[in-house]
Amino acid sequence: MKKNFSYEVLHIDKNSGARTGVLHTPHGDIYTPIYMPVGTLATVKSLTSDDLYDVGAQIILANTYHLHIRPGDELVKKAGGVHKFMNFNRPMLTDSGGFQVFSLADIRKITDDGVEFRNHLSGAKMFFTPEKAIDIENNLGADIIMAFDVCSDYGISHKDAEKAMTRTLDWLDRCYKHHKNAKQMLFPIVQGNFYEDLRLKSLEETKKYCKCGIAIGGLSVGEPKDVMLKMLDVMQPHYPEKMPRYMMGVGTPDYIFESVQRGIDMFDCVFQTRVARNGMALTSRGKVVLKQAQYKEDFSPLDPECDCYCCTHHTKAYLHHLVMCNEILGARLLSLHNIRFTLNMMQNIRDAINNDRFLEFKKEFYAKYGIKE
RNA sequence: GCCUCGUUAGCUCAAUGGUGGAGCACUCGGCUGUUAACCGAUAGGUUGUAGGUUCGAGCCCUACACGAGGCG
Repeated sequence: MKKNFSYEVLHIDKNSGARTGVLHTPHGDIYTPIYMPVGTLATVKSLTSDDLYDVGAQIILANTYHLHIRPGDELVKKAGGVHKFMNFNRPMLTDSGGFQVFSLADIRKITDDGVEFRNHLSGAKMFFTPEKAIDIENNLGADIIMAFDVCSDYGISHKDAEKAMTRTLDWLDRCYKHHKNAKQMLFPIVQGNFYEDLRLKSLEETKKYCKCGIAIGGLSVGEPKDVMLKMLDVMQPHYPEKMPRYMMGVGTPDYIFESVQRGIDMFDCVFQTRVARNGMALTSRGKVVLKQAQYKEDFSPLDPECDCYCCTHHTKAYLHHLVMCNEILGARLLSLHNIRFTLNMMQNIRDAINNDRFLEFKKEFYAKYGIKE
């Protein structure tokens, strides 16, 4: 394992829990803290691999459940794995499908053995188990694969939360017993809903399985921000030191800053690409909703401080026009920008941490972006 | 010249003689391990004009205007 994967902590900020590091994988190194663009169906929607290299994506995600349904993980294996299939030659991570079970909540049935749910395309009944998820992830061949977990809603009882957590641990054990491929690192996922004791218990038990990284799941599912931050505060002193901590499904700039401050190293989020397709951009001066009529005759760049293709070649008026006409280029340019903006932000965060000025940088960023602390 | 059909929100169209609606567009909001180029909200009307019948007319009657088609 260690031949293929290892993590080095490079620097710990003197005034916070923020830290920089580097994760070595078979497809290259990943400098943390990092944001990972999401490419569910083996495509970061509207972008080519070269686009992703150009904006500096170090690693991207793909999804077990979605690729299993279409085109099928066996086919991806025949293609030579997900890297070759989509021609992306940097590190990749596959999510296990646990979140899909959660987000397709109205049509699922969870038992100790696994989950029965309906294929959202054909309606056919499917049965997923930890072993099946690992089989699929092995076929897909990403560098980092995720354990099959049970994500639970905000607001459920302690008893139900404990059941989901215990089941996640049981499934984690099964995932590890089933996973044999040393070229793929399996990340376990901490659950425990929003109960401090369950989060801590889940973390302690999950740590026993950590070989090169640990993920925090089940957060940012509709709970208030302070509730989520409280969970991070509770867990912060107990993470394994020399492994990257991956916070799943987060986020927006403010959530990233708050999480980095609390010792998180990796993030993934569909937000950047989804809002891009819906006509919104993240910029150094805050969000820009390009549908708004105020941009009709605004011939200035989207973000004068951004070095991406979109900001160096086009105006807000043109982007407004593309968005209003529902032209696909608008979605593409804004996706390109939002990812570049976030990756630049992560680079600046790493630089700040290395200079022990994470908190100052956070303050500067918040003031300019318009985030209230 | 005659006949037929039509005229309702910016556009395309609904609406037994009984509180005039929808889709799209416009304006604005939302989006956090993608069922999402998606979802939601506000606004928008002297029902072509002028009369008549009726307790009550977008709807029935008359005239006119405008449009489409047909016949001469």
